[in-house]
Amino acid sequence: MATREQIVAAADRLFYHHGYEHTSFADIAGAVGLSRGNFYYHFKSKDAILDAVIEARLDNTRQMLEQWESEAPTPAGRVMRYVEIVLTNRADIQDYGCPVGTLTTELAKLEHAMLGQAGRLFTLFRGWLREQFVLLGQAAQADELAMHVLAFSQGVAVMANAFRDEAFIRREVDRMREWLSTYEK
Amino acid sequence: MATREQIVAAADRLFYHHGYEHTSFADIAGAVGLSRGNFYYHFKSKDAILDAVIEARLDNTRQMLEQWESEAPTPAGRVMRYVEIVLTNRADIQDYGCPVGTLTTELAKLEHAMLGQAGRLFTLFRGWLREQFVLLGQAAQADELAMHVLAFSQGVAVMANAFRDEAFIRREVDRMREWLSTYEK
DNA sequence: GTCTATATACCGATAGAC
DNA sequence: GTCTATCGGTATATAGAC
Repeated sequence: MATREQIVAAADRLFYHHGYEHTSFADIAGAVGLSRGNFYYHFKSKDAILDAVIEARLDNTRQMLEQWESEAPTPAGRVMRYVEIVLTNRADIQDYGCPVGTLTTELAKLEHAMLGQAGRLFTLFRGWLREQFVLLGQAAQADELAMHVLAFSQGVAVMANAFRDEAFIRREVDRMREWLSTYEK
Repeated sequence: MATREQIVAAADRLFYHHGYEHTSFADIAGAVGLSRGNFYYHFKSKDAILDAVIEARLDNTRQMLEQWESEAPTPAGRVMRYVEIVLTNRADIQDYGCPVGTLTTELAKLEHAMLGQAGRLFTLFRGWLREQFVLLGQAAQADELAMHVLAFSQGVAVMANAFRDEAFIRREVDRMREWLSTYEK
């Protein structure tokens, strides 16, 4: 793998696990096995790395959504794929929360210029979920339902991180499955 | 107001607005009008200030819960008081998220020793909500319902912070009001 | 493309005068 | 109880050898 890609992958993981501000160039360099100095050949600032990390996450998310569309035949099944992320990624979420939600929360507090870029991650999921609800015949309220599903995932992620309670996550997913079944064709 | 209390009040606000790690001693000292050096007469470390901030938040929360109990006659009305925080504190939540959720999220990523202390804030709300559901005759699942209400507030807070959409908040509060009415005696 | 060495600034924390 | 001065550490970022 190219050095630049290794840097982005390491920064992605460290930003998620320890936060953007708390992660230093030395941390990323150490994870990749590079010296600090050589860093600026690949990225001219810490903001530039964050930008690359967000773009990489957008690409990975687009791929994941495409995969869900090919794997889950019905719109309701696709929405459930999203809902079940909190179980699929349970271990990471309990330790570090939602990668999208926690990044957005942190950048908002830092009044960081890249906050808008990070918001595109939420918007990507929002638009995809909205499409699924349109396909479910809920065009009039598709965006509102998409926002509700997003809020669900964020609420569960924050609580799972705070209390590390797997049974809670399973109950909330079951609750969402039941709620979603009322919209199923 | 005593200098110590001024420090705690300033640190409380700055930790909420800009995060714990991003807030420096110089920031707090500047807000209070003190020199950095004099700081250590009142608090021997930054952790000690965080501890005092958490204790102050616990005290304020207990007072708020007592007030809700005196103002709202029914358990369902009290739970709705909690649910409606996202509207009552809408402006702050859109700018900075939930003070409890965002602090817990940040301390988890920092692997900070005070994470357990911050968790007491969530536990305080959780126990109080559980009591209300017991009074509603839902003793068997009171804790699960309490956790659901907490997850609601955290989900709405993260989304409100990310999208700054007041209509979304109002819709979600209405949704919770309807859900809660099914448990009302 | 990778390295060492370094510049500059800020961090939490301390010492000591008043 | 408040101040100034300062320590040691680390941060982002740069310069220049190889």
